[in-house]
Amino acid sequence: MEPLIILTGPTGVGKTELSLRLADAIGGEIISADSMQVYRGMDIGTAKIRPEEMNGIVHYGIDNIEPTEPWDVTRFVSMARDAISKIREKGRIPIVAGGTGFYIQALVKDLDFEDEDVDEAYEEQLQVLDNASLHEQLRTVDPASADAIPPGNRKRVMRALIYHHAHGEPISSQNERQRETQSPYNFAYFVLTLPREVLYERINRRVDQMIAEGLVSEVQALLAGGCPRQCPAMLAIGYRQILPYLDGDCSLTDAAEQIKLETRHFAKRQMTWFRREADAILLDKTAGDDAVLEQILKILRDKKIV
RNA sequence: GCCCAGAUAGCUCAGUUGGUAGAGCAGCGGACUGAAAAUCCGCGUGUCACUGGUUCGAUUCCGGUUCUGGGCA
Repeated sequence: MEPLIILTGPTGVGKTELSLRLADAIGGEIISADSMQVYRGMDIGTAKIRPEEMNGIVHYGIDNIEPTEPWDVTRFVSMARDAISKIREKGRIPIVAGGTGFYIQALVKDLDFEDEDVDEAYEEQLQVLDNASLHEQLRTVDPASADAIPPGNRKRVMRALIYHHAHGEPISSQNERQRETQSPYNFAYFVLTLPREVLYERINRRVDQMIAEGLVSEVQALLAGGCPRQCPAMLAIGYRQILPYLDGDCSLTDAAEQIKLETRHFAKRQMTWFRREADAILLDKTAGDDAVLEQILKILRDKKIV
């Protein structure tokens, strides 16, 4: 089985730094599992690694597309699979580093995403309906999903409907099937953690630093570059909170506070996700990077990944 | 010093025609299979400022006290 290392954790724990040290220690290359760092021009707000900080370690999944272009799990998975085979051809070890749990899951569990034809007419038809009608409709074609997804979660209700429309079977059956699939990788799934207060303190500091480094002009540049306000990239934390400031609706301090707040919420959501992952190995970074790296290397040796 | 308005959850406030109270935000927990830094779900006991009085019963009505706004001196 192909070796694969996952290094993740909530935003602000210090994944980037440790991933560089790990790559250096084992001869690895890094695949970014970050839904926002793929976008060019989004550097400060995504805390993206700078080329000069990479220490010659090859990175994949960073700056792949423009903020106006679409990106999603399926694209991530094919990019990552591609990168993995390139890395293996070189005899090196792939390290997936980043905080997007959904992407990591799709890659590690080898979720299968068949091509799907988009039926725009059908989607437009759904847009018009209210949440209750959408949910009712879901119940008729896919009761299991209707039970699992609250009517208020319009986005997921719609996706379930669209899936059924495109594939002729409930998405819940497909999920059921995929839940059984075995990972094709000999992998180790590391989740870095820090006590909440420490993490929040780091987040607060990092946001202030982003502002100082010019987050506002980065947002302005994206807007000037033709990135619409509703595009996924502009929905990113740190970006959309700057918009009201640019409109004169709040002070820069207020915007910064809002970014800190939403980053904290995000970190919490990430931890909820990672805690649920059965194979996750939680590593408290309080012990220090040296100690954590030691632990990681030992586990990798035990699992015969290195 | 006088007049007026407030004082209720960590914050902003609603409310109880007298039967000990509830929203939003925060906080905490959770879900997640093609936008995922997205999207959504669940969790509400707090000396109702203090103190007397009326009352079977007061956070609610009345008096006083303290504090905070605003106005007048």
